[in-house]
Amino acid sequence: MTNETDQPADDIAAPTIDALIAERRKKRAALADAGIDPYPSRFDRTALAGELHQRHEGLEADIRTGEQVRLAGRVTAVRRHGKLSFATLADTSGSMQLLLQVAAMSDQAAAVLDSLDLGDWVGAEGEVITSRRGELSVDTTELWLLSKALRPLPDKWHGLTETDTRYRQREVDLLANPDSRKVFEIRFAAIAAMRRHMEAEHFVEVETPILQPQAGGAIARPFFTHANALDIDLSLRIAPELYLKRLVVGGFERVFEIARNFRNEGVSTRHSPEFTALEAYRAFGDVDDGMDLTEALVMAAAQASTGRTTFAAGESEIDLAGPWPRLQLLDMLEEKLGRRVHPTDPRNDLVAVCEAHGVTPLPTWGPGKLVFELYDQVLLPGLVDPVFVIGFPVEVSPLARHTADDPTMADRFELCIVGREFANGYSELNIPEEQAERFEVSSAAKAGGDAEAHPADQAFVRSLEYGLPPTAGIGIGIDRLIMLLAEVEAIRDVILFPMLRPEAAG
RNA sequence: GCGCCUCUAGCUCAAUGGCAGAGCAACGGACUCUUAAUCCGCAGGUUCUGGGUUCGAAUCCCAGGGGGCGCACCA
Repeated sequence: MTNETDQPADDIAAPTIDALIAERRKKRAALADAGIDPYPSRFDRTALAGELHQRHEGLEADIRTGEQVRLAGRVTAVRRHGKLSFATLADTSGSMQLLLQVAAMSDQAAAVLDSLDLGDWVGAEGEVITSRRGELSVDTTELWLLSKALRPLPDKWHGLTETDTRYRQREVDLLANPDSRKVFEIRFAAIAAMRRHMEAEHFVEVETPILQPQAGGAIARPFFTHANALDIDLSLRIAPELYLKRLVVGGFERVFEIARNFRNEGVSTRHSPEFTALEAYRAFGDVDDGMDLTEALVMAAAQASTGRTTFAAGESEIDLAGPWPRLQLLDMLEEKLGRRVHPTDPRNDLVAVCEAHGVTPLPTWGPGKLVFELYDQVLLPGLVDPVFVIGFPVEVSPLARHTADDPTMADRFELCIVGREFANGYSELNIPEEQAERFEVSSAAKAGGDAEAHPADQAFVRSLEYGLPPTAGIGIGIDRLIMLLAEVEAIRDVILFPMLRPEAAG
């Protein structure tokens, strides 16, 4: 990889990028010729930039601490002043200025400095000092090249703005745009906090199949693939729900999965074909326990990742501080619509209400679906502050337990913030015959051409026949939660490598 | 899928029918306290691709490609 058979520069066909890369190869070769390994196998670091800043906060200008450190990171800026230079070294914790006086450095370090380019990984050794201007620095005596950046970095001031490139070459986005890095730090911290919370609540983290004979647990168009060994077609999971409940049947009373789900549907600012959901199931709980858990998880995520409870979302300022109101859907609809609706109302009446509020009903929609669409299209967009909406029609909740005194409504909640659904949960339906019957109805509808119907899953019904205890289940849309916490508008900004068309060849 | 917008140097952007330019990065030089360092010099182009209109196209038209936004479906 490092053999340096450098052609003369004028040999290189026009495009500038090739010339820039050739220039950097040449520098790498010069170091190698001087006996310096441009790709050392390891480096012993003794300090992090962020930790040094913390430890030496408030130090006066022009101080020598006597502390010797070895730092490693990427060079993000160099300011050369003849025999004195300054460089900025960025590591995982932050950045640190290197003060580089040729007179104080070894010959090898001077050679490395001489060939240094923005983007190079280096290791530096020296004394922690403050510069005359008071900036904490490392008065460098030794400097090692750890890996050469052959390609030039984006503009140091403007960074990388082209969205296409930011998504396709996320690594460049991350190293050039601190804001982008920050978004993902929030993501990682939030997910880690939710894991910790689940562990503290004695949930076990499990993994269920992504490749499934039949995608269930939600209503969505799946991706398909094929297993050669078994010669069968498989779907990619659209939700882990059915498998997780089977684990509760099996005696794992508290399970959760941070599940990548795949839905072969539209791509938009708020929809990605692959997205992450946290699903959790807790035996002996009901929908109220599900809301408690959801609220605790979201708060834990917000606290750990940002330390705040208020977030800007579009034009609104959202305060996540709980407890969040828990309101009945049918009551909220009554207030919004000026009349009470219910899945037992005559279908024509519900159709009329829909049309009066700009909702265009489809012929396949039953009364429950009509009520749900009133929620989704009329009520939900206006729900800005966090609110648990409780009680959804059974017709659109095929896996939820029906309400004790109303067989057409289910003990189900949705968490709504800034007009979007963030979480969903319910008391799980655990009566096998009722589940089988619901599947029968929906799979008949599916066979009749209704794409929005849950397929029957006999293995799941059979598992219910072994006994699913009363169980609370929740699902939280992680990507959307991160969008809220990181205050970004596009789901692609919170997914490291979002799905894109392949780059055109050549 | 439909509509609108967008694509120019490695990066960020100008040039709106008349010589394709600037800043940063690079390259050569000066510089021992800078921090978007400064100064002098030099170089860098398939203007996304293909076709068309025109004396002349980055610019106007057509087709294609990538991306973004909006709508629809969905979470």
